Amino acid sequence: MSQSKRAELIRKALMLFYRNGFHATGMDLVARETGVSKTSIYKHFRTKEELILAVLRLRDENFRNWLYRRMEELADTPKGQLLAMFDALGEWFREDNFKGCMFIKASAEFQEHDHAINAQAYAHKQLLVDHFEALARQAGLSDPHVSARQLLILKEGAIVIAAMSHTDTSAKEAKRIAEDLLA
Amino acid sequence: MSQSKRAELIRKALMLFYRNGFHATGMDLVARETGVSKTSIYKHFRTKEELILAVLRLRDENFRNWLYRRMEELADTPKGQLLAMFDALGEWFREDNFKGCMFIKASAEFQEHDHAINAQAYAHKQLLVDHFEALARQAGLSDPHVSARQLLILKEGAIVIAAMSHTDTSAKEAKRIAEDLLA
DNA sequence: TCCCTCATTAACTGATCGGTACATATTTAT
DNA sequence: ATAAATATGTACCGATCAGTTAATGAGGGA
Repeated sequence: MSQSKRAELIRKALMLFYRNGFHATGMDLVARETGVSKTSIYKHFRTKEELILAVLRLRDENFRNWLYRRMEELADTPKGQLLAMFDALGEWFREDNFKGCMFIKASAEFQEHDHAINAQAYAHKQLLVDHFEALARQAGLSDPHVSARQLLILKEGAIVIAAMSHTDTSAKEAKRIAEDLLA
Repeated sequence: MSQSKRAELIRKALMLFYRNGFHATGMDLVARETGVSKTSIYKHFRTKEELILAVLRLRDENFRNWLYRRMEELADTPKGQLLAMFDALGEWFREDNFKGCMFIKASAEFQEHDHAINAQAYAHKQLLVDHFEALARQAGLSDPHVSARQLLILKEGAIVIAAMSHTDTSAKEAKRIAEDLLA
């Protein structure tokens, strides 16, 4: 299987898992929708879990690239970028295929304490916190680490409410809190 | 089936679904663990979805009762109670069997736009917001509705992070934000 | 005692689960 | 050109999925 074929398999599997959930998406469906037979899939991923982990790696890359870039496009100061994150989230919430945070959902479906999928989901959040913390430090905030973790709480809360309510208002509400936090 | 038998069935099913997830928990396992045969279960619940909805009703009742009572025990002013919510959440996070918010997980597994389970999960959050809003109004806040929704965002964010990180620090971090909000 | 009713159950349905054995292309090396 | 190696698809594995069928059980009224 070529590198591009493999990448497309992961990309299509991502859409299926994101839309339908992990347990609810069978490997037969993955094979049918990707046009790659199950045997071939299992040649490159020993288990469904390994495929999910590969999907989460792609999602982490795509999502953080998109978010960081959008934050930079919307503002040119560190503090402005942290606030602009909530505008970017609002754009995401308004997308037709918005279905919440893939990592929250992965963690919810595989929450055994030491599960690799749970660990990888949390690793994604830690990378986000690291980015926020760097920006908070550049912005001259007194406690960049705490501020970063607080921004993460606001972000996750806004996403959860947006996914359940099918509205984007939580983005603005969270932004107002962040404005106080960073003032 | 007696009323108490039915209540115990729902109670045991709740634990199974909370621990293992909804799709991952089969009806055979529910029958085995509750000691009630599948046929009897399906006599009282036409589908698995109906059982899940009954479970969520029980969870809504239990969780809100517990949270509201704990908030009242920990503080005697409206504002104090809203802040005490985060102390109560911290207690919850430290429980051995803490596995995140059942409604977030239900919504994540059944997120089709108009799904009854999703709707019921969101209804639970709306009941929480209503309670927060009443307290915010009693506390004399200028915009009780927005404050209530912001507190919900903090609560959900703290829960998601606690579930993924297996720590309780998000409770304190969220509380510090709430203290600014309600100041 | 007999019959009726209703709750309960074991055993089963076809479909799907994650994963595999094996036979058949297709590619690569010589 | 040919043989070895790799990639792929079909057809299947036992287990489990949500849900049902047909038989059994106990309890109550006459």
